[in-house]
Amino acid sequence: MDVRDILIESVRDALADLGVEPPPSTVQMERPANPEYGDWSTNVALASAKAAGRNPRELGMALADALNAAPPPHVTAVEVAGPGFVNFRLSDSWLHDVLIDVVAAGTDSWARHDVGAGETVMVEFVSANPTGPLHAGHGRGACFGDSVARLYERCGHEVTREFYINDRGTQMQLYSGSLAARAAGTDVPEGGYRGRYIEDWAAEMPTDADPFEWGYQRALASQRAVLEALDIHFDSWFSERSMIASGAIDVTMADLRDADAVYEADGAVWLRSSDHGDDKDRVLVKSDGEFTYLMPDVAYHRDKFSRADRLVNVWGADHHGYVARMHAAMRALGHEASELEVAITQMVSLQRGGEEVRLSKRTGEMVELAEVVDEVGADAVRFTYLLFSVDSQQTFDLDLVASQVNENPVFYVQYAHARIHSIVRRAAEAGLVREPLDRVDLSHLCHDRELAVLRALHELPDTVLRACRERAPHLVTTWVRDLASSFHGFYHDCRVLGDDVDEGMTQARLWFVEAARVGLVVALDLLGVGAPDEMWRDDVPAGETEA
RNA sequence: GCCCUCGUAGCUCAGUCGGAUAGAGCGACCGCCUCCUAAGCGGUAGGCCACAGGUUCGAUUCCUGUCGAGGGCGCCA
Repeated sequence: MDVRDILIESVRDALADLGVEPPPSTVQMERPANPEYGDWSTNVALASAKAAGRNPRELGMALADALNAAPPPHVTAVEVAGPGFVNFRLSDSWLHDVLIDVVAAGTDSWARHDVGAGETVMVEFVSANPTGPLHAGHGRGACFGDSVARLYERCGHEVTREFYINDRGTQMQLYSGSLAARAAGTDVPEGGYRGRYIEDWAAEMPTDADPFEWGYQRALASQRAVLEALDIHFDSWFSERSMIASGAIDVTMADLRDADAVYEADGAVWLRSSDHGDDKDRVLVKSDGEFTYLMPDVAYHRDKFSRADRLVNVWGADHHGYVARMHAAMRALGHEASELEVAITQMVSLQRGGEEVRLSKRTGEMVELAEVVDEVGADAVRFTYLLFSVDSQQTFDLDLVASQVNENPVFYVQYAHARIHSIVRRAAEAGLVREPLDRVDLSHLCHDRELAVLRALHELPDTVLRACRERAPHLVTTWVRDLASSFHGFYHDCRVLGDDVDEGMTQARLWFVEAARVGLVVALDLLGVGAPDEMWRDDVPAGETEA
C-alpha cells in the first residue's frame, strides 16, 4: 500500500475519533517543497476547520496528538506548523518500500494504471493533406499525438492511432494540377503548389502516370516514411474518399435530417450548429451542390464514434475555430461533447540561424520534417517537441538544436541510462550478482542523493496519470529530466562498485540502480525516446577518456 | 467586434486541480576527473510571476478588466 494512502487513512480515522463533523470529503496529502516541513503534509485542518466549526490550529494540534499517540507505519513524528498544516516526518524506510515496489513492478508495470480499463480511445493526429511532405510544424502534432496515445495505453485504455487522409477535394486538385504542370513544363495553376518538392516529384513521375493517383501515393509514402523514422506507427489510415463509396456521407446527412439538425436556405444545406453552442449555423452542402469541408468531417467523426468510446483529436491552433462546430455536429448526432476531446497544439515557429522560416506549402517555403530528423536525430526531435507544453508556442531553432547536440536535454537524460548500464556491465564483469531483494539491507540507502532519486521514483505513477488526464506529455519530460538530475548527483557522490565499498552497500545500490533504470525506461518510452546502453561523444572513442 | 492560447531570471521554458522560502537549462562568473563514461557534479550572480481590481485564512495559480504576443472567426480546405 502506498504510503500516501496509509497516511490519509490514518488521518481519516483520527478525525473520526476526534468527532470531526462532517468528515472531509477528500484529504490532501502532499510532499512539501521545504524539508523543514517534514516528508508529507496535509492541509486537512485548514480545509475542514470552518465546516467543523473549530479553530484550524487547534484542530491540527488535536489531530497531531492523536496521530503521535499511535503513529502510522514509517511515521516518526507529527507536528503542526503555520496556520494549521499537519506535517509528518517519516523514517527513510518509506522510500525503501518505494524501491521494493518499483523493482517488483519493473518496466512493464511500474506507473501503469487501469483507470481506462474497458474504454477504447481513438487518437487521431497528423492527418496532413496528402499534397506534400510533412514539415517541421507537423512534427509537434505527430510527437505529441503519439505520446498522448502511449499515455492512454499506460493508463489502461485500448488505443487506436488513426491518420485521416483528405484524399479528395480542392487541395488535391490543385496539387495534382501543379504536378502535371511541372511535368509538362507549363505554369502551375492559380493557387497551386510551388514547393521545390513539386519539381522533384514531377521529375520522378512516369509520363503515363495519373498525376492525381501517383501524386497521392507519392505524398503518402513521403509522410509515412518520416513518421516511421520517428517511430510513429498508425493503426489505420482512413480515406475521405472511402466515405463517398461507402455511402457514409449520405447516411450521416440522413441522420442529421432525422434529428432535425439541418435546414435549407439560399440553395444550401445548413447545420443548426448554433443550437448546440456554436456561434452560427454552418453550411454542409453549398448551393452548387458540392460539400463544404465540414460535411465529410462530420461523417468521419460519426464513423469514428462507431469504432471507439472516446475520441481524441490533435489539431493545430489554426483549427481551433472548428472545435465548436464539430462538437455541435456530434451533439446533433446524439453524442456528448465530452466524448470528443480536441487537443490544440500551438504553432511552431522555425528559425534557422535566428531567422524565421515561414511554413507554407503553397509558397513552397518549408522545412521538411525529414530534414530535421536527419540533422538532429529522431530522439532529439521527439524530446525537443515534448519539452514544453503544447499550450505555448514553440520556437524550434534548427541550427541551435543541431549544433548544441552536447547540451541537448535528451542526451542528459539518456546519459543517465547509459551510466546505469555501465555500472551493471562492470558489476557483471566483476562476477557480481544481485542477491534476492529480501536478503539485501536497504537501510544502507540513506544518502541525500539516494533519497532524492527514490522520492522522484515515487512520483512517476501520479505524473503519468496526470499527464494522461491533462494530455500533457511534457509533464513526463519534466519528470524524467528531474530523475536524471537526481541520478547524476548520486553517480557523482556515491559509488556502487569498488574495493572500498561495503559489500552490503554494493548490493543495496545495485538494486537502487535497477529502480532508477525502471523509471528512466518507463518515462522515455512514454515519450517515444530510446534508452541507449552506451553513449560516446564523437570526439572521444569508446574506452578512452578525454585528453 | 467576438473566441482560443500565451505573458514567470538576460534568453528558452517548467511550476499554477489555491498553500508555508517561485525552479531548471542556456548564457556570465568561480570551482571539481589517480575513482562505475566530465554528454557529469557543486557554487555565485540574476525575479514587484505583464498591470489593476476581486474571491479566500492564504493567489504566480481562481474570477473580472487593461495592455502585449500569436492563432481563429467564409456557400476556402
